[in-house]
Amino acid sequence: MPHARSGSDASTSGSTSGRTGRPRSAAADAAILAATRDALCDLGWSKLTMGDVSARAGVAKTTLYRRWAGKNELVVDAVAELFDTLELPDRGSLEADVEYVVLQFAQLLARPEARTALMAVVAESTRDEALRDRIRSAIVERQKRLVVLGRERAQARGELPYEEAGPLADRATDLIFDVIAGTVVHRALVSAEPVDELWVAAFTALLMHGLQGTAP
Amino acid sequence: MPHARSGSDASTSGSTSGRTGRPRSAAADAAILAATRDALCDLGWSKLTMGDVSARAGVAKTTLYRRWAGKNELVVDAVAELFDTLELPDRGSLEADVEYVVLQFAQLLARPEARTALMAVVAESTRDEALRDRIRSAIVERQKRLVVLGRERAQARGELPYEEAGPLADRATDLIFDVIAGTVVHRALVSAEPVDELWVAAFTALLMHGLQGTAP
Amino acid sequence: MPHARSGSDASTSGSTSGRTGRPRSAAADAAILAATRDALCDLGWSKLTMGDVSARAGVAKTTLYRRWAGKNELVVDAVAELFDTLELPDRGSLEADVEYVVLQFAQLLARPEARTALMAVVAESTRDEALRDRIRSAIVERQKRLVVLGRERAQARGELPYEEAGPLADRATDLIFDVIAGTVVHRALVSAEPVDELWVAAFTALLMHGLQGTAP
Amino acid sequence: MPHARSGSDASTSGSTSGRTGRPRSAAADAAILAATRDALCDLGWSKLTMGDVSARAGVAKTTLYRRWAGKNELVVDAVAELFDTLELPDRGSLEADVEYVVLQFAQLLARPEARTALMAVVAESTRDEALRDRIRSAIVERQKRLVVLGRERAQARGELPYEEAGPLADRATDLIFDVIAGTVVHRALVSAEPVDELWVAAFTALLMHGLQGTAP
DNA sequence: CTTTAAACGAGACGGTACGTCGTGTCTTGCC
DNA sequence: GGCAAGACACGACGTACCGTCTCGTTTAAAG
Repeated sequence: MPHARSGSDASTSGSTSGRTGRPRSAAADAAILAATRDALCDLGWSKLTMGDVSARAGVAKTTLYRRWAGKNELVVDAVAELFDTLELPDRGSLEADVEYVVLQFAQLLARPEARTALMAVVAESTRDEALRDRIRSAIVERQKRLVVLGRERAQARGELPYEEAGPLADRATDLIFDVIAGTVVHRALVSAEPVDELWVAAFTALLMHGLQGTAP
Repeated sequence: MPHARSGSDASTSGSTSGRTGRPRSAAADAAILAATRDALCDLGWSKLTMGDVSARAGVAKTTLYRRWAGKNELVVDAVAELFDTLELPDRGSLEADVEYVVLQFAQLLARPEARTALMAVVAESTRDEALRDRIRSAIVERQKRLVVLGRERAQARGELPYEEAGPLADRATDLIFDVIAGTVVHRALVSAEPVDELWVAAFTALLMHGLQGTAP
Repeated sequence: MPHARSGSDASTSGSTSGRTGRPRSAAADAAILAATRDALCDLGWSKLTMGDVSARAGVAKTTLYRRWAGKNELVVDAVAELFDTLELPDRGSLEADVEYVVLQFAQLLARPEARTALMAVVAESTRDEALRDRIRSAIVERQKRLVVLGRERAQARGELPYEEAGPLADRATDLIFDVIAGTVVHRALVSAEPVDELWVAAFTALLMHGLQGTAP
Repeated sequence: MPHARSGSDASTSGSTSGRTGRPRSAAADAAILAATRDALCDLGWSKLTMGDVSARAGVAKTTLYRRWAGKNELVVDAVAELFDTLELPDRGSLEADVEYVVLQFAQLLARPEARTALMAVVAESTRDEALRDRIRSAIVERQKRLVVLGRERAQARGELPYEEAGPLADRATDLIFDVIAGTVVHRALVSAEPVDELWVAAFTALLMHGLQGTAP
């Protein structure tokens, strides 16, 4: 079973895990992921090398390859950890919640390791189905929780109509997620303009009321 | 003057261009960009090599490097040509125009050479200011024309209020562009879900009326 | 006391050997040496690996390293066993004895495990004194017995003059051994020509009578 | 045409050699072979690495591999140059000529680069026919000239009977070459004893008169 | 019998070298 | 001067072995 990441796979393989032989170092995993983020900051995606990561982590190259199939997989796991720090406290209104999550996401994208890595792995994933799945399960699907949470609160507040859980509600969740995440990413990385409060307010207003929202 | 692109830069084409010696082959430029797109389709961004492009174009590697500084610049120019084919005929209403442009953009992103190249060069641009500028001038700013055109038509139809040209209007254009382009890219490449008519309709509705658009 | 070969070194076997704990498997030694010869046949010296030997012998790598310091030592012991099968029956005359021993030695060098291993360990021994000693004691000195035996018989037959045992006789033995072993090795491995009866006869004649032997 | 050594192959491919492209650096060849000998002295065969040679020669690893298929071929060419320095001036008698050539050959084998490399490549050649041929053509056959020259002189002096040139004479040459080269190599590298004047005299005497030479 | 301590299998580990590939530059000789 | 061809220095790749280590298990002799 090569490349079986210990962390993300809940590798609770039965009871006694793997039977014989020296067990894999748990510390190495953490060191490697941290070293990967460090290297991303210093070098960016394209100049990051497996050899450099292994050196920073104080680990042999083979140890990297025993756990990850390559740079892509490694970097996905390294940045996925960043995304898990996102939170959505109740700000009192749908509008405030949206503004908060947009800002938080923008701050994440301001980190150099996230900026450089995110688009790169997405680019790679266009030709690698396994990688695409890994990104979806490690990052995308996990962060939809923020949208779901926000909608539930808004519904509880009466700001949005109730909708039965089901494929319809899922489709709405997906759409909102694509709009928010996509727009912020585009603003931050493609347009390369700052995500400041003014812009966030304008974007939130558009989200709330649409293009015609201020029309008579 | 190294790396002065012949095509997009009006560059040395003026009257007598460069003084002496053999002039650069104009045919080579087109062949190289076409070969680049071919190679992107076959290999994807990360496996595309300058050597391979030169071989496909029937051109020496030195000829490539005489015209482009590297893979990044070459690919930006190669995909920029694709974007210039986008159009926005008058579909009769703002809603219809939005749906049309979203679909057209999605079709562009369905092409493998665009899928794989677009995110990759954006990723590279996070650490390369010159590349970022090149992307903006060659792709982003050029396509904002579609948003500007759509807004003007909608204003003429009375669907949107007039706004004086100025930084305020520009900011609105930028926002709308980020929302549309970002959302479609995210749907197509990150979520990796189809951009079909159902989804386009839902996205357009959201754009028109906002999250609360269907609320009582 | 690591790397204390059990077999050839009479080592610590005296009375109680090592005190307590599980004793080393005697079967493993034989299995390892046989596996080494097998691997030499299949792969040759340079592609033989410790891991491969351990797998063939059904033994863990640590078990190898507990007994031999490395590939060199292991292979010397493995081929030394081959050399111990050489014999010298009395063929009736010095000439016949010489022919017999030359043929026997050539047949040994026809075995792939001996061909590939012998020169290799000698090559290694040029930079490793301990290895050189191991080769001498395990192979070279042991086989001088054949020369000594042949000389004694020839002296008994009156074919060669008696010589008192001593450094002078040893020097003669060494010289004859170098001439016979060296020449056969060179013919078989360097010149890579067959050691057939014709050649053996010519070599023996040269040995018996010298270059001028047939001269008037 | 990969790995086509410039030097040894009389690569006089037609008239204009290879047509287009940058020609291979002639200086690189010499630098590489010298670096190889240096490295052999410092490290010995088994610790010599292609990377180290390339570094010493101030040359890229790819440049090595463009010219030689691997370590074996490279080292054969490097030591072959050493052998070409052997000479055989007329010492006045067959006996003196033999002593001279033996001493010269022994001095060559005293050089660390020759000691360590010679046996190693022979060992490798037992499983690589192409390498065996390379050794024969680059080293063995070239040095038989010494034997041929010595015999011709001895025949002119009347020390040896004339023999028509032909397969019979060739066989005699081969035998003498195997005896001299094999014996000296065995003395120097396997027995690891000094090749001093005393030993050379004894060996020459044996060669001249045979085992029974001193017998009544 | 236990106890005890080493041998044992498995396999992860830090290293080093491998031979290949891509980059961007250079050196040829022909246009 | 442009251009095709291809050699070049450089540096990363992913793999293979090395020899060591750390587990848990086995095994014979000592107590």
